[in-house]
Amino acid sequence: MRRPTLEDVARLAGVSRSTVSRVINRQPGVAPSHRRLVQEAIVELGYRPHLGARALASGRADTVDLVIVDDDPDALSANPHYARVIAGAVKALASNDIRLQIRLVPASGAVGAGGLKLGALLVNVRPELAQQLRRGYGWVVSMGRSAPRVASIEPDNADGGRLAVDHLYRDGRRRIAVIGGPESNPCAVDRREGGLRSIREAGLEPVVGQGDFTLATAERVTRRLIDEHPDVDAVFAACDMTAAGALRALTAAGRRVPDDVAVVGFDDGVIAASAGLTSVRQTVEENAASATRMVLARDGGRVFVPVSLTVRQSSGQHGDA
Amino acid sequence: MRRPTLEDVARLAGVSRSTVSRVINRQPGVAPSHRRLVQEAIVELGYRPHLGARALASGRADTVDLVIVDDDPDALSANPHYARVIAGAVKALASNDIRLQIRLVPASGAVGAGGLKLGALLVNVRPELAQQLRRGYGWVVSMGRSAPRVASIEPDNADGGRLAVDHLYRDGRRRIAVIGGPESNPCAVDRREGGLRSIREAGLEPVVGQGDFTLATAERVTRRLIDEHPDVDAVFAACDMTAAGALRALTAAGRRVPDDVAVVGFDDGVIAASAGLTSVRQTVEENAASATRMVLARDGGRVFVPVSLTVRQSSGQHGDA
DNA sequence: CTGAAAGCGCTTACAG
DNA sequence: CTGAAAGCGCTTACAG
Repeated sequence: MRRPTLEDVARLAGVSRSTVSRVINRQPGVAPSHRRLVQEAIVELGYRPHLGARALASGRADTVDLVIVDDDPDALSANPHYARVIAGAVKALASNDIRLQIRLVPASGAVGAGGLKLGALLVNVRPELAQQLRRGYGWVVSMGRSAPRVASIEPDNADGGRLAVDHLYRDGRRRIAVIGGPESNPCAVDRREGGLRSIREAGLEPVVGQGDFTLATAERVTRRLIDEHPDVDAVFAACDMTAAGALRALTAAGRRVPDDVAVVGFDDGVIAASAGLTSVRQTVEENAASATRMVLARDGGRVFVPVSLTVRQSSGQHGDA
Repeated sequence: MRRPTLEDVARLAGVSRSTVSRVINRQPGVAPSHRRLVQEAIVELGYRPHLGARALASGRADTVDLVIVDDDPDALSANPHYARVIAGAVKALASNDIRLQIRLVPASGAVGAGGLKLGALLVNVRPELAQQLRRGYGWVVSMGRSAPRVASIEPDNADGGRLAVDHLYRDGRRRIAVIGGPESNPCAVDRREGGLRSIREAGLEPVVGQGDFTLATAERVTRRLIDEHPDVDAVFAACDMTAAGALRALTAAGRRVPDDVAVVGFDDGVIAASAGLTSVRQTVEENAASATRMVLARDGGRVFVPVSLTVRQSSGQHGDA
């Protein structure tokens, strides 16, 4: 019942361990007859290489870290964005015999590599820490803008802001409120600025609120905004969770969505889908998969990914559901 | 710049590798003076053990698998339930130098252990496959009911159904619709049956719809239900996603929630929170953490976890937000 | 094209 | 309490 080893395969096939190793690793220079013998032995024994041993012997790492900086210990389940990153990374790694190690660390916490790593994916990591991790890991790719010399892949957040506002404008909205995210988050800032620029270019005066990506704050801010500016007829929120909070505040205040006020979020994740929320779509899963491949290939540079708009019931003509 | 090894520590501390190993693994029988020397050397070099090498040498595995059976390749991001399981497992493993390997496999796919594993957490795994994996992995714990001899941890789904219906009944609802989940999912069946029993015990006649945990189906089924039974004044859905679909169908049909129709979901995850949905709360993160610890401790048995009710705007007195 | 041998970074009886 | 030695399952020059 012992797990078969490469040695067992070699014995059964009647060749040396070196030869088996070459076949497994698809290296050239093995006689076809031997190659076949080895393959048959592998199947017969149900052999699967021991990844840890391989990593140890080759000196090559077998793990990519996913470093997520968040102070909420439940962030992994509370924030659907992280699940999308995990999904993309898992998909990119699935066929590669490479493992993903998820590390959720608080903003104040230290991050040690702890084991030989191929590199790391960074989410929500501030520039200084990103620089530091780049040294520690050898190679990192940041999801979203980061430090100058750190590779990154990021959605075109500013353009997303523009898409959202243009959509609202074409829908006839003329008093558009923008609820931003944390000031420390470059993505959030770009989204807000992109939206604000479009509003001003249309000759309108924006209403601005400061959010923090949480539902509770979004509700509170929205309540205040429509209180101070009862003529607001549209809200562009920096993320879906913020948009969901706005939605709740609006309906609680008796405003009909989208008749009285239209709402557009950002992410187009599971929250937008379930709430019928128009949202700027960013391809988080695909971006995470790309970032993972960049780590494996040790690709650098800064990749920009276009975004699009998914229109649902929270905006547009009434009843176009 | 080479990563320091145990050998480096031994040399710096002036002791043998054995002694260093004993200190690292907190084994007794090391002279305090030596222990201190080793600890200082560890700090000075910034030494961290190579987990793969340790696993190889000790014969002990360093990985727990999370096997999720789902045909949707995007399930990890589309279904918030999985994120909660991952969150709980990651949390339980964080301090243990043990890694989590996520394996998303289609219902038809094969699952090979592939490496030395401590065991596996099973999600959505049918009894036959669970039995088989139990052998392959040595130890598995299923999230949700499974085969007779497979350890499991499951929320009290039937009681959740009862809680939901009793809440609706106390709220004055007398025409309660139940939308179930996939017939193949024991959790979904238990929830539905728990709800139906309560409805019948109250002397009411239930309205029943068949869902499949997806938004689109929930919308379609709800549309049909209120069409055929216009007097429906409450919906109990087998999961939050289903409840979200019901919510959309109801408002699209001009019903006010909760004034005309109350809605209760199941899970109390991020969708319920963002949609203001009353929902039966199951502690998925905690359950997953417990299941993970059961794998590590090789605990068996079937653990039942109580559920509770989180009341939000989709039920109860109008305007109690 | 092939295999014997050394070695990756650890742990663990074993002898002292 | 301590260390020398064997070994975990692999890979990789190296010599043939």
